[in-house]
Parts: sequence; structure tokens; C-alpha cells
Amino acid sequence: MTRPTLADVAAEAGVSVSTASLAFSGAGPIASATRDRVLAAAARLSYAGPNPLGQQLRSGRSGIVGVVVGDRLRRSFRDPVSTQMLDGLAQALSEQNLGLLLVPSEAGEVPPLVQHTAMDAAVVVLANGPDDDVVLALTRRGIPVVSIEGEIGDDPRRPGAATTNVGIDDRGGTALLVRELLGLGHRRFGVVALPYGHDRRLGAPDVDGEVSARYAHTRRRLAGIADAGVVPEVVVETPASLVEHGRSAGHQILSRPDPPTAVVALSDLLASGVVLAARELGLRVPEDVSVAGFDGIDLPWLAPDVLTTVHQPLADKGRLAGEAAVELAAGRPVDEVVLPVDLQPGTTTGPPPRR
Amino acid sequence: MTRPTLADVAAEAGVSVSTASLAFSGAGPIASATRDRVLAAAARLSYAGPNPLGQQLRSGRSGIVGVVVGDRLRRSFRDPVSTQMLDGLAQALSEQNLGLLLVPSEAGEVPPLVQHTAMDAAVVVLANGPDDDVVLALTRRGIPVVSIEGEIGDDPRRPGAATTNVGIDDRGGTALLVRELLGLGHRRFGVVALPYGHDRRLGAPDVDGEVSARYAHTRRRLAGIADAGVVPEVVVETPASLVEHGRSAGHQILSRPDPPTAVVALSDLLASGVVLAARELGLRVPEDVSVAGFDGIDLPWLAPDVLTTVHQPLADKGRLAGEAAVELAAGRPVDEVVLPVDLQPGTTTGPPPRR
DNA sequence: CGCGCGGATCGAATCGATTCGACCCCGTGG
DNA sequence: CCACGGGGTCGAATCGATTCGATCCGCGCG
Repeated sequence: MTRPTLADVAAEAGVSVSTASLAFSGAGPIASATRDRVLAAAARLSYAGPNPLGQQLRSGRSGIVGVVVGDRLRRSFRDPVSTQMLDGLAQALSEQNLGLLLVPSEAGEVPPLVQHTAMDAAVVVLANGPDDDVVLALTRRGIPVVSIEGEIGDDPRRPGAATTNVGIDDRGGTALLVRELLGLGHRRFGVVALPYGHDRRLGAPDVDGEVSARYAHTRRRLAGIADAGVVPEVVVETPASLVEHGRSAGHQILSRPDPPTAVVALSDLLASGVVLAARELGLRVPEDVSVAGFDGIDLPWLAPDVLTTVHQPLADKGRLAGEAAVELAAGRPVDEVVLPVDLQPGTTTGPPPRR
Repeated sequence: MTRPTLADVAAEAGVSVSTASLAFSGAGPIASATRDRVLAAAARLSYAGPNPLGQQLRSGRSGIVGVVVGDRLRRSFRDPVSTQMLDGLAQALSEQNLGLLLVPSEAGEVPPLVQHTAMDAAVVVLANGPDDDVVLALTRRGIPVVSIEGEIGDDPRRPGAATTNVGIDDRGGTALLVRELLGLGHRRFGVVALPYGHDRRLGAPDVDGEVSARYAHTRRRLAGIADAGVVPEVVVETPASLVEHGRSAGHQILSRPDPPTAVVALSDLLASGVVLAARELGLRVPEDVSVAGFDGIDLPWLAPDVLTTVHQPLADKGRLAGEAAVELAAGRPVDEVVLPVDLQPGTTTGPPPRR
């Protein structure tokens, strides 16, 4: 009644367990007649191949890479930025025959899966920095960690941990974008920011995010704006990169008396929400207000507008993270990766209105 | 240099391995002083807890549920229907402390992960029926399978396999929708169909999908339309449930001479593409043409239109599939589940234009 | 004072495979 | 004719934990 094991197959074929093993793994010399006998015996017992659990224990490797997606899974899935990246990641891992274990993680919690599941390496999306508890738990277990969109530094609490970062040039990206807007003549800016990563004191505008945001990519993108020499008139932090939050932030900014002439949103979804808000307020884009985003995702439904944005190579980012995980799992160190971004002009930006 | 094992900890603490095991598992009697000594020793060696690989072999369970998403991962991720379902699934599994292994699968291929990775159960999205090779491979390995949006029947090639189906009332759903449109006065219908699941002879309109579609949910939804007594004037099969495909199908249908007065799309994304196409052709919705969809997802960017659709409980579907997987993994049989759907009227349907 | 009971600890078997070294046998070359 | 070599097979150790049954010890009760 119980599933057959290699030993059963060996007995059925009249060979030793070690020989039976060779018949399946192909490592080592074996007469083809013997192999056939073993395989026939296996078929007779409907033995579907070596039990992975046994192989894993023996080899010490599980063939699994954990992918920890910060914040609710629901959100990660709704955001094309995450999904495209995950797609590249999945691709890279499946090419190496590695499994992708999806680990959802509420902010501030260390999921039990992180503590107790077997994995050869982990990719953490949106690590909050060196002190992230999830990263700490993983490295404590000796699991190499790749961070995406975050940054893992050295931490005395985990000496010799194998870690690396994969990211994009966030800072250069927003600087590029803002310089473009400056070139068009804009001087007064509004900013719709991604979450800062502080514990939920949301909505409070805070120009200080540039230095204080806990989420590295938010901080870096804000820093890029400063690099271009711009101090925004208003900064609105949003709870997540979703169209509806962009819309409400857009309303907030554009219904001010004498609103800014350009709104920079730190993601495309937020930016498209701002465009919707502008439309609802009867403002023409870009004649009355310019709107720009970040990410370079496809937004077919925004037609006829095409968002001016900074394009980042999302699938590549995921793929590189996957490859980095593979390398670290094999015990080879991996250098940090910072991917370039480029300006992708659309129809949502133009010269400011003449007053 | 090598990671410490339970034996090392036991030695360090001066107890036997079995006692050390008890200190961690808590199963069986142990003096609290002893437990503390063991834990202290573990801390000294920075032993992070029992190696999952050993536990897994011993228990024969991996704590992992494979989720096979048919077609490219990219597509599954772009579709809110999949992602909301996955979200419910992830939730259910993580409540049971089970890992979710994401297995992308090209149509017609059996991914190596399916063959060789350890899992306690699998959920297959869009199984193509009893003969699906992926399902066959899994059941051959003795892995219980839950099918979502497909249907696994009995197959002589896998006697005694533990399987079940979780789905929705597709057929009743489209029947409901079409009866509503009939009630409004529509008599001439166009249909934008989901893929039939045949091998890529796409684009060829085919009213026969009702009986021939390999993908069960496409077949059932088409059958519901027939149940309502309607024979569409035109049926367009699309390659995937994406806005752009809905748009081109919409153009195809609405630019016919004397087009149908109502277009039923088998998914909301397709339907919203049809709405966009109507807008582009200068047709008013619903005055000139009524459009209806299926799924009941959120489409904020379609504003001011709100799609008339059939709502299905996506997260529940995922959650139930997860729970079914848990049950099957535990060796308990599970009955098929068919979730109810309901009509969700919007602003995109109305009486047909008077001629 | 001795026996019995129960809580704590320990030894050894077990899960299912891989792999190293030993061994056997047969063919070839000296 | 013998020695050597190599292809093929086998036995046993190993990976890291859990668990069953046995042992040991101390305490309470008769």
C-alpha cells in the first residue's frame, strides 16, 4: 500500500540499491542491460523516480529559492511593476531548474515559512535595510539573501552572511526626469511619493522623506529630485503604488490654490492616477499641468495619453536577482548590481502654462 | 566551518541527540533546566534550529504545495483574475504554514519541477481535462491534485489518484447575463471568447467552441449562452484575456456592417477592451452598443463607465482550492466545489438602439 | 526498608537516497 | 600462463532529524 522505494525496485530487479540508484541518476558506469532491467522493475511497481526528499537530505540542497514579497501579496500582485519583475525572476530560476517559493510577508512580521522552510537562497523584495527582521532571520539560518529595491548592508549581527543587492539607478532616474521638466520651463513642482516605510503614519505630507524614508527606493528617488536642484512645493505620501491613491493625491495637489505646474509621481500607477484626477478636475494634460511617472510600464487604458516616465528594465532586474541567488547558493560571492534607467518621453509633459 | 547539527548541539550541551531534539520540538517530557541548557548551547554554536531537510525526510512531508499556472507566468500575472485567486490561495496555505511553490508551465510541456520537486499536493490552474500531461505526471507521482477552472475526471491511467475540482458556475453565469440582455430587448449578439485551448489555430472565428473548446471554462461559458437560447452572430476567439485582445476583437465585431447590438465578452479584461474599441469607433456605450463581461474585477480606469458583469468570488475560489489541497494531502477525500456567481449590473448595458 | 511508579534521558532504528571504496570477473598484453 | 587493468556491481557509511522502547533515578507508599 505504501509507495515503493528504491530498495523495493532494486529487490524486484534483483540488483543492489546502489546499482538501482545508478540506473536513475546515470552517474557512474552501468551496463545498459542492467539499467533496462531496473527501469522495467520500476515500471512494474509504478515507481515514479527517486523521492526528492531523500535526494535533498543527501545533497543538502532543496532546489528551492524563497521569494519574500513585502507587504500584502494582494498588492504585489496588483502592481505590474512587481509582476513583471517576478516574471523575470521565475524565468531565471526555472532555467536552472530551481523552484520559486512565494512567501507573503506582512510588514513587521517574520513569516513562519521564512524560519522553517528549506531553501537554498532567498530573494527579498523591498528589504527595509540592514535591520530588516526577515533578512536577519534568513542570514541567521545561513541562507544567502538577494535584496531587490532595498539595500542590505553589513551588519555585525550576521558576520560572513552571503548577501547582495540588485537595483536600479533610482536617484539618477528622477534627476533625469526633473531636469527634463526644468528644461521645459517648469519651476514649481508637486510630488506624489511612494510609501516611506514608516509605521503607518500615513497621509502626513513630509518633505523630509528624502532623508528619512525607510524604503530605500523611495528615499533614493526623492534624493534624485533634490539632486536636480528642486524643492517641491508639496509632497504627498501614498499608502501604496495604486491608481486610486495616485488619483486622490492628484486631487489633493491639483485642487490647491495656484497648484504646481508639474507633478512628478514616483511610480507610473500613481502618475496615471494623477492624470485621471486632472481629467476629472477639467485640467488639460499637458497644457495645464504636466505629469510624469517612473517605471515605464504599459498603460494601454490611459489612451490617448502616453505617460512621460523613466523606464527601468523590470524583467532584467528579476532575472539578475535570480541569477544572483543561484550564484550565492553555490557559494560564490556576487557584486551589487545597479541597472541603468532611461527617460521615456510621452505626451503628458510639455511647457508650463503661461500666466 | 560547516553548519552545526543537532548532534553538535547535543554534544555541546552534554545531552543525547534525542533529548536535544525534544528541547526543540517540545514533543515529549523534558526538564526545563535541560531544555535551557540545550538552547543555550544552540545559541553558543549559533544553531538556528533543526534542519528542515532532515525533518522532511523523517516525516515524509515537504510542507509545500505546488501551484501550476498554465500558460506563461507573465500572462497569469497580468491578469487580475489569476492574481486575486492566487492571493486567496496563498492566504489559505500560509494559514496552514504551507509553502506555495510557483510552477510556470508552457502549454503542452511538463516542467521539470513538476517531475522532480517535492510537494505534498498541487493546484493546477486551467487543467485541460483528464488527459492533461501535468496532472498525469503529478498523479503518477502520487501527488494529490486540485484543479481550478478546469476539470479532472477519472482516468484509467491513474487509478485511485486523489483529485478534485474547484470552480464556479460558469455556465449559469453567462446564461444569467444573456437573459438579462434578452430582457433589455437585445436579439443580435456578438461574443468575444477566451482561448479555446486548441493548439494555436487562433483568430479563426468558430461558433463551435461551445462543444469543442478544450479549456473547460471557455466551453462552459459558451454553453451558458446557448442555454439562454442565443446563437451569436459572430464569435471571436482571443489568444488571451488581455485588454488589447479585447480591443482588437471589439474592432473586428463593431466595424462589421450592421453590427450586433450587444457584445458579451467572456472576461472583464476582454470586455473593457471592447468598450475602448467602441469609444474609438465613436460608438456610445450603452446607447449604441451594450457590452458585458465576466469576472467582476475592479476596473477603476474604465471610468466613467462601470462594466455590467457576472461576479465570481475569486479569492474564495483560491482559498477553497488551498483548503482542498490541504485535505487531500492529509489523505482525506474532498468533494468537488462549484461556487455561485451573481449578476453585477453596471452602466455599459441598456436597451438596444431603435432602428 | 523495599517495591513500584512515573518523569527524564538515552540508544538505536528509521526515513530514502547517494557515493566511496572494495571486490569480482574477464579480457588483453607481456 | 600470469599479471594487470578496467568495467560493472555491491556493501556500508552518510546526510539530519524524529521516535519508540528501554533504562535509570528518585520519591512515595505500603
